[in-house]
Order: sequence, then C-alpha cells, then structure tokens
Amino acid sequence: MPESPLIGTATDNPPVKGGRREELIVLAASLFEAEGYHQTSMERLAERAGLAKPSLYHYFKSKEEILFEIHLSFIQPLIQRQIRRMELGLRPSQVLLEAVVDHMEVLAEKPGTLRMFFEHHRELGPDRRAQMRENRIRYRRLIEDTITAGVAAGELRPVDPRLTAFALFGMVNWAYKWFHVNGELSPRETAYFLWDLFMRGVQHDGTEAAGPPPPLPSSEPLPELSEQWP
Amino acid sequence: MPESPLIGTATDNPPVKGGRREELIVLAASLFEAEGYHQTSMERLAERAGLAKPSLYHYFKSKEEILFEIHLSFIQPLIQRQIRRMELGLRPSQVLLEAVVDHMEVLAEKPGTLRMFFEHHRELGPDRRAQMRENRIRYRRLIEDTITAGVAAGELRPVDPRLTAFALFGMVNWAYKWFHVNGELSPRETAYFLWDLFMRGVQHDGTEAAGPPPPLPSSEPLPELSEQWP
DNA sequence: TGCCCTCACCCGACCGGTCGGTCGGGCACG
DNA sequence: CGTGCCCGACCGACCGGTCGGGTGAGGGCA
Repeated sequence: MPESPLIGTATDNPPVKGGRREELIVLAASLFEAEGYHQTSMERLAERAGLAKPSLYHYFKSKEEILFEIHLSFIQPLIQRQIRRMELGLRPSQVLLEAVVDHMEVLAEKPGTLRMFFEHHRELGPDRRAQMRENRIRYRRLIEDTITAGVAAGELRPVDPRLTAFALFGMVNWAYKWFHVNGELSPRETAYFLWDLFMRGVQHDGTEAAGPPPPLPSSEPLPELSEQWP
Repeated sequence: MPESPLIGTATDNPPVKGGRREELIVLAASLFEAEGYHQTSMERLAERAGLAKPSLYHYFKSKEEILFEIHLSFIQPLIQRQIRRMELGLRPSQVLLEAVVDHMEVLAEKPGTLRMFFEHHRELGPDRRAQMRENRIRYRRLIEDTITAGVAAGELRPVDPRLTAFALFGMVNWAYKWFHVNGELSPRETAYFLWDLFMRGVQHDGTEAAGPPPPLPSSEPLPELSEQWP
C-alpha cells in the first residue's frame, strides 16, 4: 500500500515504462553533476543518451520532471530503509550508522543525485517542491526520533534532537562536495569516520567537558579585527 | 601589500566606484537567495535597485561579475581574519570557535552570500572559478593547520586533519540551509553549539571510546533491504 | 561671474542567441 | 492496426548584453 498521496510515489505516475526511464534518470543526474543543471540542455542530454531531443519527451513531460525523479530516487528509498531499520529494534547508534552509510553509498553509486537534491530543489515547481519539503521533514523527523531514542536509551547524552540532527546532516551531506569515488576511503569507511566523530561528540562525557572551557560569554572576539568586517 | 595576484583582490578592479557598488552586491545576494540565481534576471535586479537594466552595467561588466563579487566579499575577509587570529597565539580550539562564529555571522548579516558561495561557484567562468578554488583550498589549509596545531598542543586527539576539517566544514556550512535570523538561537549561540559538538568529538577520550563498539566490519546491513536499493 | 567641458550616472529601445518544448509524421512489432 | 518508440524541423519566450544618447554636478578658465 502506497504512502500518503502528498508524499509522492516513485514511478507509478508513468504507468509501466520499462527500465530505460530509470537509466535516463541516472544518466541525467551524472550529466547534471558533470556539466551543471542549467548548463545541460535537453539537446545535450538526448545526445548523450543516443536519442534525439523530442524522444526525451516520450519519457518525461519536462526537464523539471527529470529533476523531480532524481529527487525521488534518492529520498524515497532513504525514508523506507530508515523506517525499516527503526522497526528492527537495533540500537539507535547502530541505526544512525546505517543511515550514514546509506548516504555515502548513494554518493558512490548515483553520481550527481545528492547535488541535485541539495542544490536544485528550489528549481522545482511549487507542487513538487512542497512534496519534497514533506519528504525532507519526514526524514529529518525520523533521524530526530532516532536521536531521541538514543538519549532515552542512555546511549547519548541529553541533546537537542533538532540541532543535533542538523549537525549530523551537515557532516554527512557535505561529503558530496569532497568525497571521491576511487579515493583512499570507501563509502563505508567514510561513513564510519563521520559517524564515529559524531558519536564521540554526542556521548556521555565521563569528565563533564574535560577539554577547553566554554568561552561563550568571554569571547568578544578580536576587537581590532571587528571594524574591518563590513 | 596585497596578496598573491592569483588569489584576487576585492575591489581594486573597478578603481574607486563609491559605496553603491557594494550595496548592489549585497542586494543581489539577498535577491538571489530569495528568488534563485537563474530565476533572477538582471532586469529584476535593476528594478529592485531602483534602476534600469543598462545602469547595472555601469557598475558590473556582467551578471557573472556580480556573482564573483559576492564570492569575494565572503571569502576574502574570512581568510584574512583567520590568518590574523592564527598569528595571535590563541589556543587552537579558540581559533576554531571564532572561525565558526565568523561563518554564522555572515549568515545573519549577508543573506544569500553563503548559498551563492556554495551552490553557484560552478557558474563562474574558468578563470574566476580557478581563483575561487585557490581561495577555498587556502582557507581549508588554514583550518587544517589549526587542527594540526591543536593536536600538537594536546588539545585534540590525533585525527586526520583533512577529514576532520571536512567534517567541521560540513557541520558549520550546512547551517545556511536551516539557520534563521530571528530564530531562537543567535549566530554566536549556534556557532557555540556546533563548535562544542565538534570539540567533544575530537577531544581526547578519557575512556577510549566508552560508547558503542566500532561495528565497522560486522555490520553488513540489513540484507533483506539491500536488493531494493537500486 | 559666466561659460564650457568632463565624467559619473542613468535609461528606452533593441538585438542575437539559446533553450525548453511542440508538431507532424515515420518505423516496427505484436 | 494500434501502440511504443523515435526524429527533423520549427517556434516562442526569455534573457544577458549593447547602442546611442540624456542629465547634471563639479571644475578649470577667461
């Protein structure tokens, strides 16, 4: 049984449409990644697909629809997988690690997808944009809930779930800017590095902030620099 | 004495050009933020500036030049301030905090600047893009060096400076996606939250990873989900 | 003081190119 | 003989950028 209609369904919009469509979506993402979304014309995409431009419109109603499908192909499995994981009764920390791994694997397997998702959602029309907004919020809540569960289980110290989720998202999502397939680190290793850093930051501190003292109020910063800050 | 020529200089290109130019740069950034870079025509920008389109070309040679100036107005002060801070002999952790604060303050004071810097650098022409690449790398090295210094000073546990810098950048830079001026947290408070989380993650662990055990090798994840991951 | 020239600043009207998208039709397979 | 798939040719809109010219404040000069 499908999701609530607002959230959107993957490829039921076009009824059957064989695997070619999905190939085109992946191809489009990697082309947009390489040459930029706005810099890539439909003509160019068709060329790379071995088609003429009008043929693309046999598979998609518009360029925006392609962009939207790229979005869906990322967020839908991510949400579903996260839900399943949470149902399995794993430790919250473990759930978080697997979520991070999911992200990093998309990075490796569907080049461009992450960039489109993070940098071009505003180019979607109002309806689709709203739909993606729902999906984003929904996924974020899942992560927040996992964090909250981790706190309740005593795995994490008491933290603000919202801010903490944002921080985790930042660390992980940012990787699309620097992660290279065929780099020294595999997606899984990268995921583990980031997750480990995050977990350490969020664990109970045996010594109650042993390191540098919180300099929040005292650090009115570098007065002689302030004025040259426009 | 100015920087190396490749790195670029702020507003010496146009010789004098009163403060109007800078106003236009800030206005453009906030407009691009609100309506999208490609969705904002020069006509529209002119309108919001109370000018006719040709008048814009009195101040800028092209739309790309505006984009470039937005980039510069962010990265130049950031680099200079970071260099100065490092020369002052503060504790590395303190230097990092101030750097994070810098980011968050730009977010509050120059809306749109961060988004342009992170999402539209690929729209710059080859020369300017290369120039910004230099600046990026340079700034990253400054942060990496600060991290290395922190390790040397015993403030941080031994970590990979490159990966750790990326993680920090992610946490901090991502804030442009969720931070709201007039939200509950000020830029400084937000900076402190993120910095604190980071520092905890990077501190010496008194108990050598007291929390969850590293599940890297064992966690071949959820086989029954794997196949539905395209 | 009055004149003119310069130059920063401004604009209505226009242009050329690009690009998303369409039209009408062709081919082949079940 | 429909239907999935494909295409050459075309169109309309938009947008970055230009052209040629206008205005007025300031400054040198007689």
